[in-house]
Amino acid sequence: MEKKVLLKDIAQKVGSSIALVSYVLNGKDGRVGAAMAAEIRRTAEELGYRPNLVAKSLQSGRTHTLGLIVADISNSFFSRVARIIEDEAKQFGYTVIFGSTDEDAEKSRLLTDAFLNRQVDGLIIAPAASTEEQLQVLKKRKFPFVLIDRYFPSLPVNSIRTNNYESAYEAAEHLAGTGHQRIALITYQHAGMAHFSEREKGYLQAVKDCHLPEYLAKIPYRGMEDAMVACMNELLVTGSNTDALLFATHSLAIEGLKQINRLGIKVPDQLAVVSFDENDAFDLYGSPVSYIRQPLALIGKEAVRLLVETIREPGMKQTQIVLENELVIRKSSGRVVPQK
Amino acid sequence: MEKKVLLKDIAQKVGSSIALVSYVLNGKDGRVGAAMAAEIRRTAEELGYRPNLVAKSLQSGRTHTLGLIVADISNSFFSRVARIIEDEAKQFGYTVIFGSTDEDAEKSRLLTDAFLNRQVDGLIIAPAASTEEQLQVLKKRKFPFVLIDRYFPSLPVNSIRTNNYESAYEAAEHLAGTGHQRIALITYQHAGMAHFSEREKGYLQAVKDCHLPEYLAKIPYRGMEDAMVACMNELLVTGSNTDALLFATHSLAIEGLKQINRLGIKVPDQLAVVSFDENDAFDLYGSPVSYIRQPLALIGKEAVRLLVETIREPGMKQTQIVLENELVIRKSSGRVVPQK
DNA sequence: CTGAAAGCGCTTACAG
DNA sequence: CTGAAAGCGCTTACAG
Repeated sequence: MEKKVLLKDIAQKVGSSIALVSYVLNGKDGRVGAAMAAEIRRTAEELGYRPNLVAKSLQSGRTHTLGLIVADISNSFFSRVARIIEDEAKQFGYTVIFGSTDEDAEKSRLLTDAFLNRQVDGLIIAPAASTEEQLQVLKKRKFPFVLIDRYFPSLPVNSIRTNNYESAYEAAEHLAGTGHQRIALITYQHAGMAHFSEREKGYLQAVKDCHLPEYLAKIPYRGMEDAMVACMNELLVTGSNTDALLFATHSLAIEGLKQINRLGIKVPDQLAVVSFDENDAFDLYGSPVSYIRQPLALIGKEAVRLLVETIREPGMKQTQIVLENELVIRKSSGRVVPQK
Repeated sequence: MEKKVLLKDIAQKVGSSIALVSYVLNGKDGRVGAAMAAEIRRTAEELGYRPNLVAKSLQSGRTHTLGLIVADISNSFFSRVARIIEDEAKQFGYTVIFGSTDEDAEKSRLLTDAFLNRQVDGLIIAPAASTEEQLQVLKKRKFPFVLIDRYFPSLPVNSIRTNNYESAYEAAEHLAGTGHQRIALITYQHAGMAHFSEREKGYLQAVKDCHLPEYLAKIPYRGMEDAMVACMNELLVTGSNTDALLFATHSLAIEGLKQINRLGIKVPDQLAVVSFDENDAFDLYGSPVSYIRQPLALIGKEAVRLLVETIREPGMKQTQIVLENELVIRKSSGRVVPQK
């Protein structure tokens, strides 16, 4: 590495004090003649001066860095949101560091600690199960953070979520409306994660209102693929004989569709399918998959906006924002398909 | 925010110096009695001490942060690599900050500058076109970095790449071997980006060796969707009447397959398809898509390993690592399908 | 064995 | 209008 250029070097070269150079380079002129200011700027440019943001941060107590904690950055839902967050953060002068929890509370704790030690100015978190107390600690310390995707009903904090209950209800009702009698919900063993339990409740209420039986399959996060094999087998071949599946999230749907293909079951003729989240695979599937579109761009933008507000105004009261999903109906939900 | 706990607070409470507390908390005992050491540790724990990594960084000149610069973090290729890099970096005690260039050289420059100002210890870069001089500057300053995915033949620097030429050759040859006569390559207008030009050369040599005509379609990165409509129309309907397509990257393939579906063309009966990169959409497509699998895990791991080595040993000579891709043959490449 | 002091690269209130 | 000095929270060579 080449030797770094410091304020000192500029000051020496132009024959002024370090303080003056700092003022000029930070645009706080008025303290100095225009000629000197120009000379300082020119010299900084010439030497290729690079402000050391670490030193600035130590001084100011601000790092202009946001921490993003998600289940898995390689999951398309999170990587898309991450991209929005990156762009929006940049607008406000922030850089983003990220980490994946794999839905593990201990990893979440370690990540949060690491990010706090690094003095991030705030956190955007898609909290894993059993991390409520970690969030409680952050809240008590008045550390700025915003939840996305997931949330805890008992913990009123800044959060951006979507109308999961209504969307699941609407999707299940739609499947009933297209003539299906045995509609199953495939979800994760969610240990009370609110976004999933809301989807579950919405589904349950819908089938109840339609006077249809419930079929609820809960798949573990770890070992999901194997569990899905057994699940599809039971729902479609050996047991329940369901005629429609609602997937609570795209990763389950993708794995489920692979099994459906393997079993040679035709969508939508033998089986209707609807899933939460959008995905390229849904578009390219033989019968394009009907899905519940979450407003990713809005989620990311609102999360950053709310976080930055909270950083600037620490006393601010907590805000919960609920965004609307949209049911996009395509071929996979079967009969009665509207023109689209 | 609660008031922060400092070394000073611990020193005061146990009645020692700040220096001593620092030594103990950094495991440099031997300077102090076991009793005092234990007392210091206990007090740190009790007060919830959090080392300020910004102060440590200013002191040490190391931030233990790596910058990851890619075209777009929401692109599944990059988000998957990002996940590997995250995990591998954590093994070495590093955190990752990321940024997307959108294949724009100016954005790339701004990102690089921002990351350097933040004093990242090193960079992992999938360089955009026309960023060769930026890399040249980094190299001259002896700043540690590693290229992934893309590279510049004229710029010998640390890089992890794959055998693009051979893979493209193999894929085109495979399409010829399954009886196709009019094989097109769909690639981006790559402005000389080596990974794409190698794929192009491999394809060209293969069709030449097989005595088949060339069909080369180059799509712009911006406005790709519209260009793809025109491209598929020309290749499949109005003009060339090609019977096999090789896509140079997954984003092109996904968009191309959407158009193929729209045109009602049957894969593989009317058209064979092979693409670079793996993707859920390829698995769920009516005829699972043959693809060239790049070793993502190895790419990420080797990139971090090489970068960390370079950080530790700045004088080290540049290393170029070439990894092997694998052609995964499935239904979309047509006839003569091996059992799999 | 332990503490006082200098220093990492900046910013900014304070004197002149 | 300008500079010397203190300080951000740590680490570590130096004295005792």
